[in-house]
Amino acid sequence: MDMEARAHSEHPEALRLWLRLLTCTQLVEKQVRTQLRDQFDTTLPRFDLMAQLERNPDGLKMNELSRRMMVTGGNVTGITDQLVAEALVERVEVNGDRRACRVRLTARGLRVFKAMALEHEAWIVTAFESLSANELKSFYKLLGKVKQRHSQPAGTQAFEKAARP
Amino acid sequence: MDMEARAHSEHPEALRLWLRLLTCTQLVEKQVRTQLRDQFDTTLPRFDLMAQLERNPDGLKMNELSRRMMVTGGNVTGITDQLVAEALVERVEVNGDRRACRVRLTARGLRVFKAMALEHEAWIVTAFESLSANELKSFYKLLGKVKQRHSQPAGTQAFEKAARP
DNA sequence: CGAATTTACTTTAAACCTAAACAATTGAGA
DNA sequence: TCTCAATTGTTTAGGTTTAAAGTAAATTCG
Repeated sequence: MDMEARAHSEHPEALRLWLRLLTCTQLVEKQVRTQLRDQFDTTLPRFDLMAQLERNPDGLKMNELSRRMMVTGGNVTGITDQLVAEALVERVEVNGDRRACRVRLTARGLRVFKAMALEHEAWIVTAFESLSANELKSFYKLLGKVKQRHSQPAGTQAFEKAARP
Repeated sequence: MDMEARAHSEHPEALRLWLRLLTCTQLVEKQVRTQLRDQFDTTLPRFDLMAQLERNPDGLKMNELSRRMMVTGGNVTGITDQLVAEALVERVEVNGDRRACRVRLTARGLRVFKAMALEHEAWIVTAFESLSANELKSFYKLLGKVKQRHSQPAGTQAFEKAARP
């Protein structure tokens, strides 16, 4: 029996776990997207980008945003363009490298984000309210093991999504 | 101190958990997408749809697919069209309701899917190989609590994504 | 110096996804 | 029966995301 067949017959648990993980993530994510849209007329990617910037007040370069958000550079360009148009973030020249630019929150952007983040945290707390403090903790640890396993190729480290500082 | 402020200051764990959960899911999902593309020249939505059909050999109606895959009906139409064009699935008339149609795997579709599913399971097993059998089990249970909390509005039950039968 | 490579970002084409409008059929009740 | 609402699936318009190509600036190295 070769390795694949073995994996298949002996480890159905991992697959079931993955499918349930995917389901749960999508349930919570869908709700967050809906709330962001209904209450703040924005999207999850925009919120994500602003969250990254809030914990980096000096701003981040596009490629740093791309890596931290785990999306392509072109995507970051588009999202940033939108936020710039809304005056929530601004592009700042990087002195010494005319190719690059730092993106950072405007004063308005910071204000708007803080309001959203407060609500956002409440939604998340609600989503996980069925777990005790201990369960939250061991859940977090288990995810840590999974995350750690994903040693990225050369230099690209897996970043946590930005939380409130 | 109002409820939101309380939530914010007293439950940062839930937020950290959510961000790590999102990170892990995206890491695994990205890898699966890449492998599906590189090894089988297909996409995750197409794979998902075929997985649903494999565990329902008599086929599923479009709205059932939509509910199980947690995507809109229009989306299912598009994905199905592609799979039909590739002769991997077929639309079958439902006798007694001329509006509806069942979608089911063709013989070729079943063959192709089985090959992909074998590989897919191996990828997933690898992704979670850092967890022991016990850890897998408690992880699964914890997710169950989160999922259960999401009582869907009236009748629309949260389905697990389809696994191998 | 100067050519070649690398890096940073943007643009483009294609796939995906959604919400909303649409068309066709079914079914319930007057 | 006839009307009207609900159901089923598709279409459409718009936004998101990706991979790949393109542009411009910086860096490496002969």
